[in-house]
Amino acid sequence: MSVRSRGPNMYDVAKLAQVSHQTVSRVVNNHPNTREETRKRVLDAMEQLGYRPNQAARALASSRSRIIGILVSDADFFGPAGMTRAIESVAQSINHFAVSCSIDPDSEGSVLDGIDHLTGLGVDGVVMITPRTDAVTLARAQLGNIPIVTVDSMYRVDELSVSIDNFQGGQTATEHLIDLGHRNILHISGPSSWFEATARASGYAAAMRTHRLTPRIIEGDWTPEAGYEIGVTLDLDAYGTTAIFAGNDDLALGLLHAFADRGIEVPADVSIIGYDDIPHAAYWNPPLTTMRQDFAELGERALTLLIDAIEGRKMPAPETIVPELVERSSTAAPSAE
Amino acid sequence: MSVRSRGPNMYDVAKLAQVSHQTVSRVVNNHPNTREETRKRVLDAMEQLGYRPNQAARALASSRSRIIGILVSDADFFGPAGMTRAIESVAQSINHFAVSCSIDPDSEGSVLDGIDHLTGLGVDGVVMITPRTDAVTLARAQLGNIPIVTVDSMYRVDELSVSIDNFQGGQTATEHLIDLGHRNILHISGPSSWFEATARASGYAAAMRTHRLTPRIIEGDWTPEAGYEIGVTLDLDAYGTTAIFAGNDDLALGLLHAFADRGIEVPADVSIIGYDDIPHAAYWNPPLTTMRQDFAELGERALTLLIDAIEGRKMPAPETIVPELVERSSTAAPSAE
DNA sequence: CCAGCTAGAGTGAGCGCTAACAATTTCCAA
DNA sequence: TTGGAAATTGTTAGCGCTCACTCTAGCTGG
Repeated sequence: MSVRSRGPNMYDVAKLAQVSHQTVSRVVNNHPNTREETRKRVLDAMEQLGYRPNQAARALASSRSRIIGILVSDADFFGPAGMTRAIESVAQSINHFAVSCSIDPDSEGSVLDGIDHLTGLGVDGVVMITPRTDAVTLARAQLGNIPIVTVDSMYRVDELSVSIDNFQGGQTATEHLIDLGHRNILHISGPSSWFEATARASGYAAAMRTHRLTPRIIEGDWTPEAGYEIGVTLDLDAYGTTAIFAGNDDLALGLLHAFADRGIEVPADVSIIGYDDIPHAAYWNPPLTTMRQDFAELGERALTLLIDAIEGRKMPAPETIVPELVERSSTAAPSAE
Repeated sequence: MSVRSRGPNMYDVAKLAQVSHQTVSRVVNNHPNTREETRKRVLDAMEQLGYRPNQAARALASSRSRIIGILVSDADFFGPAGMTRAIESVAQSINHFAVSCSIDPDSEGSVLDGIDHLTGLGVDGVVMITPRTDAVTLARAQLGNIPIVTVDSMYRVDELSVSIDNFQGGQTATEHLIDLGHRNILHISGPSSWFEATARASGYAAAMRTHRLTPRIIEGDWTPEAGYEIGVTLDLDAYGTTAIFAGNDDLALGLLHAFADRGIEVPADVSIIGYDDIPHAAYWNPPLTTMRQDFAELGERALTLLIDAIEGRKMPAPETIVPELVERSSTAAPSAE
């Protein structure tokens, strides 16, 4: 008989502490106006009984589940995965619960399923980690007045959005190369359907123009495959290219691989800088110079924003998060020709 | 005023369908003994009203939350991350919810916090993805009669465990090398505190002995750093080593890097096989031969087992999952000396 | 023709909590 | 003193659902 023995409830605690259940509720929820002595008595009783408030009852009575949903696409990628875990961890620390749900933003059905799943649970709010605006629009329509915070979009059409400043990141990466003395710098971007890709590319272009240099961009996708393909066929001499800014580390990896095949040396023949600082990047050959982003911070801000929205507060939108240059040996001054 | 307008409830549906709320409940839960016609009427009413059952009320009344917790350590690693997402996805497909929670199995406090978090939510069951037995023991003690399924442990101390056959995987990897003609094969294992590491090592040793070869093992940890350190100092000539079986792809990456530094060519001078088939492995230099594991299948089986346990069924423990060899160019026949 | 079934549907009592309000106590100024 | 505001605690009524019942009608067989 696995009768899940129901644990002690509020009334048990109340009886032991000689107060009403409501007082117990007040203590549990940190309401003001409880005498310190009573409070202590209740706390002791809770401890003694090993009382755990029942979330279901709480949710039912208050229509607040304390559960927030995370809709994440491309959960295999470094960025989304990192953000997801950051949010989960922050949620735990503020006594909320996170349920994450992978979606394919290209499939409307998949997005709807995910939203259905989350609303079925009764989430209080949703964090969306996806580059696709249409998925966000769809979600917003479906979710009614359940607040959404989007993450990592540069298009702040609404205040509820937290982003990493990919423009700035692209600029910093490019300037690093320029500072080293490079003039002919190529950018291999992610797919232009991604916010991040276009933002980084714009940052790159801006930095180039500031220094009166001509930006040149090849669009790839985020995969090492794409980097490899491009790297294999790329004619560095055509524009005297001495440095490449890859839209992410995976692209950079593909390039590295292709150049190794072709006997092109990095950084002697060409410098490469990536973006993301995925865990392996330090162990490639050569170790990759790249841009690091603080996902923990991102998660924290996203959740703060969301909770504020849920509770009806409206905080000023926090600033964007600026990525940081991690210098390794895949970039160097161009060799004198 | 963002008064979360409560949606329609069972009574609304009941009224519209001209039945009692209990009949609606029966339809929602697929209970038998409802006339087809009534059933349809209720379904229509639900559709018309856009009725969504309230999980909190359900959980409160039935003391079943339909939420399962995932306690996962080393969530940054490829394996655990893959399993976690597989479980989340399966949970969604069977109308359950998954809440994952990262823990540090070395810290008792962290494990307790995680368990606290999950029990606080009222999870019906827990999947633990961690190599540490003591963490599992701790969890089992804390969780009382909430069922736990452990994943990826070879120590099936209880029936509720699903595992990838790391022993078999180690054996297959080693045999691939032997088949290619290697005789002096070194194994660089993961930390011996991990089930997976020792299981793979045992598989390796068994394969070696079967072929009357002498196993030699160096213990590392799972990181590229460790692989690099070992690779830098390793004296291949000492035992005439022509092939290395790395405990995972990260170790293999470190080795690759170290050998590149030393001018040792792979696979010409030494063959290397990894384990995991992380997404990048195909794009390293050279592309890594490695062992792939089916996490989706693993997640599915783990959840099936857990649900059975929750519902008091006892199914026969499903077989282990056998990893599959992915052959790329980091392994080749030994060059004739 | 009626006892005895059974499929199908209904009734009422909670599950454990919060929210609104009511009641009581405390404390201080008039 | 004493009135009354402020602080503290208690009371009551659900939240939306499931569970354990009861009730009804139709159908069987003796």
